[in-house]
Amino acid sequence: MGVTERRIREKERKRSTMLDAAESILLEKGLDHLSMEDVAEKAEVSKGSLYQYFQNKNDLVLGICYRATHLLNESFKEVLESNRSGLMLVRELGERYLNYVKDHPQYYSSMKFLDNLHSSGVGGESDYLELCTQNRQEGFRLMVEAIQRGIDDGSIKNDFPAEQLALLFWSTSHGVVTISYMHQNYEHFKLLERIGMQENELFNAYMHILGCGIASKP
Amino acid sequence: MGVTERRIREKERKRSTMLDAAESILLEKGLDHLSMEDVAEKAEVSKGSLYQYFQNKNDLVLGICYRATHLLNESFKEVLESNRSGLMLVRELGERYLNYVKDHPQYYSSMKFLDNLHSSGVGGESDYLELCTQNRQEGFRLMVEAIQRGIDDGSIKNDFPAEQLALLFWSTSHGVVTISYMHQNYEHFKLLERIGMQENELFNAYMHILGCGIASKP
DNA sequence: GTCATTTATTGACTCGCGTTCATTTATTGG
DNA sequence: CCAATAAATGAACGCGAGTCAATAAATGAC
Repeated sequence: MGVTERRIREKERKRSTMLDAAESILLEKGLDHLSMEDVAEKAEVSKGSLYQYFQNKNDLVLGICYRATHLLNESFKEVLESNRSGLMLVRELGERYLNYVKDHPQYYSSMKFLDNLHSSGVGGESDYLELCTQNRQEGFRLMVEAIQRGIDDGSIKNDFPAEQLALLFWSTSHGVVTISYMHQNYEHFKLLERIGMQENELFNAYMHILGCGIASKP
Repeated sequence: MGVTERRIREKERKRSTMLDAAESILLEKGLDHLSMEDVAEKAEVSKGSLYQYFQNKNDLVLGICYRATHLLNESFKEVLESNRSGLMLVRELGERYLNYVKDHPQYYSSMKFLDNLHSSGVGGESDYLELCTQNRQEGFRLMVEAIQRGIDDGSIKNDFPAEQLALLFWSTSHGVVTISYMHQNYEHFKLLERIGMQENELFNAYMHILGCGIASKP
C-alpha cells in the first residue's frame, strides 16, 4: 500500500523542515542560544512534536551535523574527480575546507559539537551520532585517497603511509580552520591583525610549510 | 590596619578552595556535568557563597582556565631557559603541550571552554576572561620568541616572520593535540588504531613534517 | 457515510540547574 | 556590650529540556 510510504515521505519532509528551522536559528544565535522552543516556533509546530522527530536536543543538532558532514564530503568528492596531481588535490581539499567554514559557519559549529561529544565520551542517545561518525570517516578516507594518489603519481613523498599523512593533514588543517573561524566570528580576536597577516596568507603559509614537508620536490 | 589585608588573604584562600573543588569535579565528571551545587558541596560552602567569589559559572570555569593557562606558560618559560637551538625549543614546546594535555585534561577542557567563548563572541560577564586572554597571548609570545631565536641562530629558515610561523605552529599543534585528547578520552575513537599509529608516532610525524617546512637544513 | 483504531499533535507540567535575595550569622571597631 | 559592616545561607525564581495525558486527524473496514 502506498499510504505508509507517503507517510514516511511526509515525515521526512517535516523532519527536514524542523532541521531547516534549527539551522537558521543556529546560524543567527549560535549553538549556546539554540532552544527547542525557538526551533518549534520557527518550524511552526509544538515543542512536543519536535520530540516525535528527534530523540532530544543532541539528536537535533546531530541532525544538522549529518547534513554538514554530508555536504563537506560531497565537496571533497568533487575535488577527487579532477585529474590533477595528488599534491594539488590535497591543497584543494584544504581550500575547500576553509571556504566551507566561511560559507556555512552553522555547519561548522555543529561539527564542533560532534567533536565535543566525541572528546567527552558520552554521546547520549542519538541515531544521528553513528551516521555523523561514519560521514567523518568517509571524509577522512577521501583525504587518504588524495594523498595516496599523490604518492602514486610521485607528487607526494612516501616517508609515511597515506593514512598517517592524512591524519596529520586532517588535524593540522583543523587547527588552521579553527583560527580562521575565530577570526571571522569574534571581533575581539585580533591575532591575525596584530601580527599583520591576512586570512588567506595564513592558509598559503600553511600550505607552503606543509608542502615542504610532504612534497617530493621543493 | 592588617585586618583588611588578612581578610583579602582569607578570601583568596577560600576562592582557591572553591577552584580546587571545581577542578576535581571537572576532572572526574567533565565540563558538561559540572554543576554549581556539586562544587558548593565539595567545597563545603553554600551555593550562595560561590556567587560571592565568582560572578557566574562561566567565571568559575575561567578561574580554572586562568590556572590552566598560567601553568602552561610556566612550563613554556622553563623551555625557553635552555640554550638549545630555536628549532629544538619549538619541538620541546610542542612536546610539553602534548604532555600537558595528557597530565591535566581538566585544564585542557577549561581552555577549550575559553576558545568556545572566543569563537561564539559572547563571553558573558567574567573578570577572568581578560586575564585568560592575556595568558594565551603570553603563551603565543613565548612561541614567537622560540621561533625568533631559531631564525637568529639559523636553525629555522626565514621565509616567514616569526609571528606568522608561530601562529602556524600554534594552530597546527592545537589540531594535533586535539586528536591526541580525543584518543585518550573517547574509547570509541579508534582512528589511531585503525591506521596503525601510536600516539607518539603522530607527534613525531608532525614534528618531522613541520621540521621539513621550517628547518633551514633537512 | 460511519466508526473503531491507529497515528500525530499539543501545551501544560515536571524537573534540574543557574542565579538572586531577604534573612541570619559572624566579625569588627568603638 | 553594642551598633555597623561583612559574609554565609538556603528558599525562591526563571529558564529551558524533556514528558505525558488529553485531543485531533487520518485510515481502513463495513
